[in-house]
Amino acid sequence: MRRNSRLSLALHTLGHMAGEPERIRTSADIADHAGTNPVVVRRVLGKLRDAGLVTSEKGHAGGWRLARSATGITLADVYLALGESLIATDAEEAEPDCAVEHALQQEVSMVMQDIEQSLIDRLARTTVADVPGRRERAASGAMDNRN
Amino acid sequence: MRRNSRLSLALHTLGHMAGEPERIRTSADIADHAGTNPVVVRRVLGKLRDAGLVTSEKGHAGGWRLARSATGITLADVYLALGESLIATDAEEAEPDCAVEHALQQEVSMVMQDIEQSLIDRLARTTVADVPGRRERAASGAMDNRN
DNA sequence: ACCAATGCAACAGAAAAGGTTACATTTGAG
DNA sequence: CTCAAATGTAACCTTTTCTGTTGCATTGGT
Repeated sequence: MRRNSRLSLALHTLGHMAGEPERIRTSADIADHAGTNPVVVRRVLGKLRDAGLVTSEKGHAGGWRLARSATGITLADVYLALGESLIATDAEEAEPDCAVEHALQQEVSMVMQDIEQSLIDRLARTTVADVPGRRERAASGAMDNRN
Repeated sequence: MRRNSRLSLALHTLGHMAGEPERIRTSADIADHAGTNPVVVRRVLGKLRDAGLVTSEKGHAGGWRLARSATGITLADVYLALGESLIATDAEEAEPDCAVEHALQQEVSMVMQDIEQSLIDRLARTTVADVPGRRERAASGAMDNRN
């Protein structure tokens, strides 16, 4: 697959599911459509399940489906479920000698976390139901972002 | 270094430069403060130079400095200069058999590009001058010089 | 009982990124 | 003029990260 494949795969799959919420899909089916491997699908969807976005059923007629309405799942839910952290840096590693240096690192860190939070806020304004063709925005007056 | 190191390194360095705009810094100095390698610094700052954010001078007393006021450099400038693409996917690779599948891929792609654009818009609201302690926003009026 | 699904661990392979070395080029300083 | 100090780049190694894959235990409907 390509860059940002986890998020892409998740959105792709959830988009499919939003189209036919009743249908139970196996990881093999999904992998087929997404052009990847069933285990990869289970890995990604497993995180979504842990976050309560989808449910999985073992056994013979098992498979995956949405845990709730597509309009109730925002892209922020997906992003956070996958544990993505595109902007924010991890905790410090090397303690800088200089105090000024340390302060600057803190500043950079804070700015990046600030940006990441803005990203999450933006993601929260689009739901899975908005992905497959229908172009309504999520809830409340969260219209238009691009100032 | 750690995750998102290029953006982190760029912000760190520009933050330093914003503090003492007159001072010319060598890649060795910068690498020292950032805990990395001079060549890595030159790689990253080279992209910023190509984008016109910093200038570099060869030769004996050479080094790097801001190309314009720190208030005139937004994080979006930095992000784009580095060629980062955190959200958006690359162009398609495998043409899906099904037309519905193709349409969905397009949809997912469009949504992700939409998100990325929102991210860039957000980044454009913070300048390098906001990084090292001063917490003003870029605000409309802050656009001074572009020499 | 059987078969088809998830769950999970382990490993291989590719790809991306940082780090490092080497060297050509440029340029100010003595 | 010569030398030292800096950038500019290419090449390579190593580490890390991620996907893909195999294998197997477990679960649960038919």
